[in-house]
Amino acid sequence: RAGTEARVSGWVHRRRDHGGLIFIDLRERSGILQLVLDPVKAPEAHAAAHGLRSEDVITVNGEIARRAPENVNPNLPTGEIELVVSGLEVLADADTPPFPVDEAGPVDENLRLRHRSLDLRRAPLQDAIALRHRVTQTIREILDARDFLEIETPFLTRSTPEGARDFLVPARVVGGREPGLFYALPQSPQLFKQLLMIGGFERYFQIVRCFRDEDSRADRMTEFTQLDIEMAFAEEEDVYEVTEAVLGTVFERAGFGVAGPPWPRMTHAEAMARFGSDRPDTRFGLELTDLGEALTGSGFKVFADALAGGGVVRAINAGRREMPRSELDALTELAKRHGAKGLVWAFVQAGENGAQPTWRSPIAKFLTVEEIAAVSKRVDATPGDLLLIVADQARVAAAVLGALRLELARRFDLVPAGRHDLLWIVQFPMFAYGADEQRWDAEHHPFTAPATPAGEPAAVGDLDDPGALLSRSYDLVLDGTELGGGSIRNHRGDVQERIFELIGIDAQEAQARFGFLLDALRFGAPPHGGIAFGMDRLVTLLAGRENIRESIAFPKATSGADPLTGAPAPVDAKQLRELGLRSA
RNA sequence: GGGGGCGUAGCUCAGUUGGUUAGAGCGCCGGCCUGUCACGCCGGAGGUCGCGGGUUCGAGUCCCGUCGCUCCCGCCA
Repeated sequence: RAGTEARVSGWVHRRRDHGGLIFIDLRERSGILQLVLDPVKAPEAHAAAHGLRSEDVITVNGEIARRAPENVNPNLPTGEIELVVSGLEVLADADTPPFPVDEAGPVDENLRLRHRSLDLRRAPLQDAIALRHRVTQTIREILDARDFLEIETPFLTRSTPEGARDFLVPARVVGGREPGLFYALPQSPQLFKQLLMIGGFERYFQIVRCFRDEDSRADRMTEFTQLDIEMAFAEEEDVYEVTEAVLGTVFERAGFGVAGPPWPRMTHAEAMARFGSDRPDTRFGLELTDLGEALTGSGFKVFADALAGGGVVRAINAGRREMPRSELDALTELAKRHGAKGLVWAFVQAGENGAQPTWRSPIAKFLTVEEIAAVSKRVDATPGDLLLIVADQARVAAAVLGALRLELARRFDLVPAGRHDLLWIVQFPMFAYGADEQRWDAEHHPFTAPATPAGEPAAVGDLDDPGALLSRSYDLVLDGTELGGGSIRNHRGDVQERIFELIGIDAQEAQARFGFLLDALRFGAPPHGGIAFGMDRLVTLLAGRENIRESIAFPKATSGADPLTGAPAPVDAKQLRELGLRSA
């Protein structure tokens, strides 16, 4: 449009006042345009521009001019043109911003939340929010083309079986009901989408807010958005196929460098054994090795006791690492934080004259030459390698070594730049025997369908051996982060009753909490299954950000800085009275 | 509930072994400047070193307490 007249409006991003010429970088959502004000050509506009400050809102008209070749700015998408201003109107003055809007540097989050409208103007959030929109549009497009219906479900509802604490909303005294009744905000639309399947909608999705009253982290919030999908007459392969179609397109359009579908699959057992995690980061090695075989009958008490007690001894070969004692101590601390009683380290040394390798390690003197040789062989050790060994219950050893593995990757920068790995984790255990409560508990939610070790749908009789059962559930893992997960649901009432019994929900409680679903299962429930994804986490990853709050327009503050977007506030006495409550 | 880190100018941070009047960059205010684009040059303002107590001749610095922020464990997929 060079050579044409235009009118543009926006915020003053930067002003470069030469006394004569004044340059303004005008910013609005689509980008930045340079305005030129000439004191001779447009004296009034020039005078007004002299008084402009950052974030003032203006509208200008003038001619779009092609810049002379020596004035082109190759770093700006609009760098070949500028607007020669003939008229300028100030629409709003701005106070000096409390933090820079025109650059992306770090600023205290509470300050940003307090002045959220300013923070939203900054490029990183503008980009992330726009990206988020494009992701949701892509999801809707792909699912619509596959005949899915987007259906809303209630927020003021009853407790859903996801295992986190519910957010509670006191119900006002109405219709003669006694005070002290509460709604729970949904932790997921799980039960409702199952009802939709039984209700004949067959293919449903929703981009839906969920609520879990647990402490937030960098990658999780109390209030978050899920992409929730459910399909009737579906088995695992159907869910994988739809997921790969939707997310494959999302990744492709976002220019995210991950291989297209189909994505590889790994069993839960393999993930735990090799990576010590059910959401393994497979972008680097340092895999776990089981040492049980090499240490059978060991005279070292720590190892012997662990193995005798049904536990394991596992190791990571961290490769050739120089590591001072202080850093080894730090790793030991990390191990203890994850539940280990201690961490064994050993530096492998070449044996003299081709003899067996030896270890420089506090425990070397407790092991036989044969044991050291056997362990070294199992972890494929060469001289200079650092071995990290944990002896504990399998669950703890996995957690500890899994965490150590990630720490070593951080410390030694082991993740190849730009690499992304996406994989399915499948065949989770159906039940785990509780560590604190001595009973079986569902690993996924209790409406997940169990499968026999052979992979067949489990019948009632199979639940007599809960520890052997697999669940028909699956997670999608990207770079060590769980993007989402789901399951094929159990649709048999008799199996469901047995599951409740196993996990300590008696018939009365089951009826009270999930009666409407149990009833529905009696009236012709189709096999069905689905999956849910954390949208916030997905967008955060696509945007290349670390913290989930960097991709949300109005994140929950982690503290009380901002009454609008974050902290809870007291209600007044009248409201409390109507709720039948008193202030604590 | 527990552990680590942090708190110094509007913002981001430095501040050595406890030692004179607490610094830098950016921003802000004033002046100069007709091709800049992180404009440049000159000048200036701006501080309860989170708060309280203690040790000391002397505390931003050391100790105790407290408040706030943040990351992590627990918890939660």
